[in-house]
Amino acid sequence: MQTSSTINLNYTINSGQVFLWDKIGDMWAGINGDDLLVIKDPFQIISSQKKASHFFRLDDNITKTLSAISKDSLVGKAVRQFPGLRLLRQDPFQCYISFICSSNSSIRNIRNMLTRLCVKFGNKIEFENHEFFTFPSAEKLANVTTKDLLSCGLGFRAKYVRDAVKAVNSGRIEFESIRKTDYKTSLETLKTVKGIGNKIADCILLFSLDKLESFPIDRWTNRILQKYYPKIFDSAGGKSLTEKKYAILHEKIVDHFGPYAGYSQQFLFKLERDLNKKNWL
DNA sequence: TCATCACCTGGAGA
DNA sequence: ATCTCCAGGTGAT
Repeated sequence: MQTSSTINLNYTINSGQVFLWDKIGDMWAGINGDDLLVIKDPFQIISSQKKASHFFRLDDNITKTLSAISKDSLVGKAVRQFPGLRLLRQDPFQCYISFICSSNSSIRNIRNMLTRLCVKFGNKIEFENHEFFTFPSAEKLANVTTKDLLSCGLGFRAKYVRDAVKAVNSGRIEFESIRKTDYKTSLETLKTVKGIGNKIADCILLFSLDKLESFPIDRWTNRILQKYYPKIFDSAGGKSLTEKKYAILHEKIVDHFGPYAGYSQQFLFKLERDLNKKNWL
């Protein structure tokens, strides 16, 4: 078990898993579903909905996890370089919509799209003279038009988001059942939604539905595998990641990194993006 | 099954 | 300023 004081928020927020966080003076503020989380130094959590410990995964046995993933020497190096970097457990609906919006876009753009969604359809919360907007619920988005979504800058993702909202409201996608089921079934279930392929499904599973064996393979993580582990992940990784290659790669990944491969991925992603001086939020 | 290609948009770099 | 290029992919052909 752990206490929140071991978490490094700067690393954790700036590791590509969340988009709606801001540093305001000496505090961090972020949107998680209908909840506004404000973190003041030294790690005092203010949650409008009292769900913070859940969000920060304080129930994980982090010592055991970090020790396990550090058996890989590069991951071990990243764990030492970014002490306090953690996975978060996000609101599933927000995570689902966020990563559908991430398709072929940049972190900055994703953040802009989601912010506009919140301003347009979320609830306003005022906190210490600052104005925040929560992430709209599936019910709230039930009747939005593609046009509404286009006005938020979603582009070709607008139709995907609209369908994704319908899938939730109709009960075809039920996050809490997905959370309980096994990895492969949960992956296939999410992929029935248009706009969700392997990579985005893995992001949703890892960042909000407790599937720690998820290891989203995108242009960065694929590059990492080819660059640092050419012998282990060689043949499977070619230029375009087909369905089959993705599945084979994932098998090899779990084989090599272990059952907490998702944690490994978070450290490796942070390491390589920082190395290439890529911007975060 | 696989390789190509188009796709909205806005930020970053030339 | 103006332009081109590209960004944490995915679906259709």
